[in-house]
Amino acid sequence: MATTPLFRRIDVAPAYQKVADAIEREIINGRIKPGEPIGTEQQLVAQFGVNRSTVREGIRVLEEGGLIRRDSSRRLQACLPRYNKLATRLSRALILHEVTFRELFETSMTLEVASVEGAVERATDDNIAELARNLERSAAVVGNPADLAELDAEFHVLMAKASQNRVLQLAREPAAQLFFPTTEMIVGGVPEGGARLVEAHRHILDAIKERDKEAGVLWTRRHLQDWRRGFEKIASLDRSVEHTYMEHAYAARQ
Amino acid sequence: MATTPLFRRIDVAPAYQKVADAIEREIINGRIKPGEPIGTEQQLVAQFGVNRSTVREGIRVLEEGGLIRRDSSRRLQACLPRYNKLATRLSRALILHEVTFRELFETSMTLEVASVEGAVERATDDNIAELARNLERSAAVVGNPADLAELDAEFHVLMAKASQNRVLQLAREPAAQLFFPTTEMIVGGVPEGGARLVEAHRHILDAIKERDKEAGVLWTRRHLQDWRRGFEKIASLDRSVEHTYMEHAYAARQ
DNA sequence: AAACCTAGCTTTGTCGGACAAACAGATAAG
DNA sequence: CTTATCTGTTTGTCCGACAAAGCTAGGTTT
Repeated sequence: MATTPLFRRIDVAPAYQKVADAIEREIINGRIKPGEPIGTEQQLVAQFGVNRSTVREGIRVLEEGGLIRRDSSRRLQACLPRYNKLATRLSRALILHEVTFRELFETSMTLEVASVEGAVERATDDNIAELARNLERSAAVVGNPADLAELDAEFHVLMAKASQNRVLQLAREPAAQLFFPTTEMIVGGVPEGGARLVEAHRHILDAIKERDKEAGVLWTRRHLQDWRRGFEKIASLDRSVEHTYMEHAYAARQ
Repeated sequence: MATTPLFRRIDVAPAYQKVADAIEREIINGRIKPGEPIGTEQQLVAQFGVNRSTVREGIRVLEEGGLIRRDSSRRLQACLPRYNKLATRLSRALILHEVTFRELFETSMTLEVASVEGAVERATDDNIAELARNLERSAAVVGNPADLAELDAEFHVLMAKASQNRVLQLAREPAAQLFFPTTEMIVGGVPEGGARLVEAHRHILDAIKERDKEAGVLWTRRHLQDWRRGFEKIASLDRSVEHTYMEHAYAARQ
């Protein structure tokens, strides 16, 4: 272990990977800033001294990784990886691992409570205004499960944003993407479900305004418990997310 | 909105993207199971009726997304996306977004507490044995900050695993990847830091064994508070993760 | 002079074909 | 039965080509 090696580890990565790595390094260490152009494929060909097909494979890797994107005219530029895209991939991974709604629920409870605590502490006037607008719109569509579910998801995104904690925002996203689509099924299946949802949101928003952490946590827990009770009426918490979605997708299609 | 459209939205995605999507669909809905071969590039060329370069671009997308991989002989096969790879991407995104250690600390506190609660409730004998082995090894290297930091990270991974909640395991990973590398700096910089760390782990493990949630949470909080106190001696919580790492990387290199 | 249009250049997406290196499987040698 | 060799496959890379879409500059219209 302590002997100094005679030879350096030789690099056997394929060329397209090296192209991707080279560009990634420039972005990560800030020499290329988000929004700045990377150059045309032809220029990259010239710089790296490899074929255009090879460069293109490298580009696809970075594009999928979210580090570069093509602007309106398809020119390459560096970009800040959007959480959302990454979160989508994670959600997909969760589905493939056949996680259960119990796992999803438990984790979401933890993360939503943390969100509301952060929001109570640090929400700005803008955050509160956004939440209020969302609440208004929710109240207006209380009888429409599809719209209400969408606004519910947005409410929780706004709450995480109000916590001013980007790590938390990111951490909750994958679970939320799987969790909140079920709201539609539940609100649609439980009478008074919509009204209870809006009422919970209203109490949560009030708590954030009043900087009342206790109340915020209390109503967030109630809100999620409501979800859980509703969910258990239509499915089992211990079935995998994949199967449950599959069944409901079929049911909706018939 | 209610009028039925005359034409279906025409599909203008590039061919390599459609190739990727087509393969992805087969994997997601289970027609190709993890571990099963996708076929050779030549076969895909024949099936999709596009050029090999196009197929290869599509393959790169899926490979980067973690949905397919190449086995030892470079043949394509479907695979379960490894959390770890995705988590690494997320960590990178966090760095680029210049999150602060305060955000990281807050979220980690939430998630580690949730982990220990889950572990206290549901840890199996195997989980406990793994944690015990880790603790033993930690005690043996208490004076070596680098090794101890690595074992500390592993301890927390094992704790999350013991919670039996894969969503939680996934959610904590990106933050943990950024959070725990700092342990080395801290343990190295604070006398008795290593001993306190091992002691905290021991109490946490005891709590898990005794199914004592209060104690588990208490010692987990203390453990992380220790980290925080140590961190504040060497850096500011409100600086970005990127900058702090940069500085310490430079400092270590000199 | 300002707005508009058109032709030409650039860039991307795709294609066909090619070849060396690595590899798997079959076959021959010990 | 093991080891070495041979042979077709497969991947990684390269070359050259072309159509479509976007950009640019110059000329045209109002």
